[in-house]
Amino acid sequence: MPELPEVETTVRGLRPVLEGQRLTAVEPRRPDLRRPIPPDLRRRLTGATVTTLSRRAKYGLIETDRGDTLIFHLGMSGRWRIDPEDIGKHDHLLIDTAAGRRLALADPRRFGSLDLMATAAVGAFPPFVALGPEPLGPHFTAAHLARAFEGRAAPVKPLLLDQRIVAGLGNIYVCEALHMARIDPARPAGTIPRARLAKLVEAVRTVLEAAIAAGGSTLRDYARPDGELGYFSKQFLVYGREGEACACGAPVLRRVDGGRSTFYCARCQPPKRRVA
DNA sequence: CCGACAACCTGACGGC
DNA sequence: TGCCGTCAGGTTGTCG
Repeated sequence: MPELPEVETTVRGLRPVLEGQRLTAVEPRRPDLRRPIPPDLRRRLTGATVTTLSRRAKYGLIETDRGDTLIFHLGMSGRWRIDPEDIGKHDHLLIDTAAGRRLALADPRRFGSLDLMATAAVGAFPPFVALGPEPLGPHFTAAHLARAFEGRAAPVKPLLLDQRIVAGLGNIYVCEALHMARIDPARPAGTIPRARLAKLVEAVRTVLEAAIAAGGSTLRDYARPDGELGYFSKQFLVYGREGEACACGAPVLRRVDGGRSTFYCARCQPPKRRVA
């Protein structure tokens, strides 16, 4: 599930369980996910009190009163379970709070990560150093995209997945936003006029906000033992809908580039021809 | 600098 | 029922 809206939803779901809580037990259950879990994680977090939860790009940040910040990434299959009834083989980190709540970080594919940074040094966390602006923040603008795309012949779609250009977009929401902005995913990024980039910025914001809102509405389900996430997949206009009808009636197409599926509508997102 | 591609790892699903 | 191939929301490194 995890693109920006899912991480945002996760952080919001964790907040009431963790914020202001002293951590009575913090137990990694294996030494590594995508990379090693810091060996001193248990020692530095046990007994600390959580002060703040936040999100940067697709990372969640859990800050404590001891000056440390736990940074988690959910990879492809990660998710936090609240008060799980049992512990499975994919629960790689357990956290108990003074209020008697328990969190389990499950991640079957283990593409996620856990890191611990001094809060004052979070800006130097390597994955954060080159990160682009937050798509929901004030610095994600048509001017920013114009600068980032200038002279680039590469298709716009993979550039939107580049976290250095904009931080937090993944395959689903890039497909959705390009459809909403009526831009051909294969269009050379540098050829998109400024006005169209403004539409794209707006589309990205609209799609992400709608997804967060839908995620928020399923937050109640979050703590449910079965934990099944219906989420907002029903709202997708093109993603995962190959062969179905687009809202315009034309079929949704799928193409693979760079190993990632691209879903789009050739009628709503027509290729630009050089000559009219 | 750029783009294509593999690798990391497990589970779900469709076809036979 | 079961085996096999294919695919999956991300990131990172290599190769040409």
